[in-house]
Amino acid sequence: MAKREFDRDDDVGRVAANDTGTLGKAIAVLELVSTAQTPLRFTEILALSGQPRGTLHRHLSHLVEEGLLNLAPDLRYEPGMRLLKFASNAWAKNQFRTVAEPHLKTLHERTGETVHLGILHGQEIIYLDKVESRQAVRMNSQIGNASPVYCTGVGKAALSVLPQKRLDDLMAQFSFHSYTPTTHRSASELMAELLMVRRVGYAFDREEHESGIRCVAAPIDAPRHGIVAGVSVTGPAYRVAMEQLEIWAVVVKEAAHAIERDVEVRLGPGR
Amino acid sequence: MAKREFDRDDDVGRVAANDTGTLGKAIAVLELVSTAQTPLRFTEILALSGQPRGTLHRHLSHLVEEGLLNLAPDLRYEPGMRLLKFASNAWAKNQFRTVAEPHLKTLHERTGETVHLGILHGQEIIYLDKVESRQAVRMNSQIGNASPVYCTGVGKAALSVLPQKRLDDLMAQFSFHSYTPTTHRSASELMAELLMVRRVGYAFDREEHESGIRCVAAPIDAPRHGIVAGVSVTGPAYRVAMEQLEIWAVVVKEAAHAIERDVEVRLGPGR
DNA sequence: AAATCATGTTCCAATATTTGGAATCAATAA
DNA sequence: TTATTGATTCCAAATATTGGAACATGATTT
Repeated sequence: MAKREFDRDDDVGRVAANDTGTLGKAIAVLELVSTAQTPLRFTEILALSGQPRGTLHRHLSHLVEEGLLNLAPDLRYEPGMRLLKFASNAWAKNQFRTVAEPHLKTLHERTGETVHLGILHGQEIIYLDKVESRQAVRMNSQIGNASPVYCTGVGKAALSVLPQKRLDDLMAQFSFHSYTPTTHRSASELMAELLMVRRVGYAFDREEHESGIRCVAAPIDAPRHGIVAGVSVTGPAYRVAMEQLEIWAVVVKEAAHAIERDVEVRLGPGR
Repeated sequence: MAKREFDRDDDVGRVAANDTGTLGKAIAVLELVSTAQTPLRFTEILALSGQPRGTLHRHLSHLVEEGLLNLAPDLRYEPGMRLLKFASNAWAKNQFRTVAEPHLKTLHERTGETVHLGILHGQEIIYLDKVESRQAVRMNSQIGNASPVYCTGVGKAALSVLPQKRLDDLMAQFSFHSYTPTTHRSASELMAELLMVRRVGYAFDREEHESGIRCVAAPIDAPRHGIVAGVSVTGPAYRVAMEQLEIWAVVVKEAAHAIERDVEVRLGPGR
């Protein structure tokens, strides 16, 4: 009926219109290649990206020349070494991580289980650091790893301290993929838990992201530094009962608060 | 005298003419910011980059929007979390690293000291993995770290297997910064050692990069996969005598050869 | 040996983006 | 209120990107 006279893209329903020009397009290609399970040939990337041949070829060439991608002798494109170099810098110099580090160690000593520090980035949690006793599993497996917010302890803890407006905007974008039988399946279900998390100040992950893995997490909120994050203690379900997590919740919250305080002290008053 | 009629940029004396267009310029800004010791303000970056205000501002905005940089509330730019995410992928999926991993563990068991896997990238060695017993130092300190080739064990080992032509091209670019009293100071000095390394098949680092740190390394050459790399065993000078390194040279070489073989077997014949 | 096919690379005029100096805005100090 | 410093926005001119088509290469088939 309404003739839609105002057809220019409004805020409503706008599908992530990339406004980052050439850079954005190149990074999209980089993302595509570096997310792939194995190195990709040109034609494969062509099919996946939907870009025209010429354009795609130039983007790939530029990325290779910059060291962000590597072109192996068998003509397959794979992530470049320079990505590691960038990340190494980012990690080593991250001030928030530096400040949090001793508190993570303390928390690990108190609980004996693996401790994670994760930061909210878009609709994901990116793990900035971890401390674990035995390096049974691969050392750095978690660092830099991105997980959904809605099914991780750190994620839910972080969400719980967001202003309602920002929370609503975020939740509207979630897809609620069911990783396990206990993964939340809807915004209302998640919101119900977040209300609880806000009250008690900590969040559980009841095997919601990975079967057999439980955790308890507390939020770290440093709005003056633009940081929304969380600490957690994680363990295998067979060894760590929910009752144990309830007990640890106290020390996890203490760690989170200590980090919040230290951020204020060591990183200055912020804005 | 000669009127330089052919003035277009020849191969000679060409100063790294970036041919990667907009991407290259943006990444240069990213590099600048992510290499800085602390987060930088707009004006500081302006001075360091030498770019015009408008241009720089747009580059920074795009990088921020892409998550490659973060703009803190105090208007300082710092490395963005997405860099970690990219690297996490690059690291986890790197096939060469996956293949080498078990051999690194074996080598660690045999020597009891820290083992590194580094890959040649431009004129640097980028550390892809490490295995160490006690996580006394920061866990991931080394991974992704870039060090000069001419003063590291892995670096010299890698150089020793390069075709002379490529080696000459590379060496012409070295700056030979003297990190310690034993750092090589010239191409001829380095070349003399490389001749020796070629003969014996392993290289030492006699506290050339960092005082008090020694290592012995062996080259990994997989030309069909475009990989030039090295493994090393590193230890503190007070605990590890040069004689000990001489002894370990044998097992380090064995590890390197085992990795070379496994690359052929597990990664296929290559090109 | 010639033809066919699959894949990767290069070309270049039309088009969209970047460029960068100058104007504007914002916050703080004098 | 008026400087001052720093960040942001503007927009016509300069430049890089775009993408369809032609070309190159190498393997496979006829």
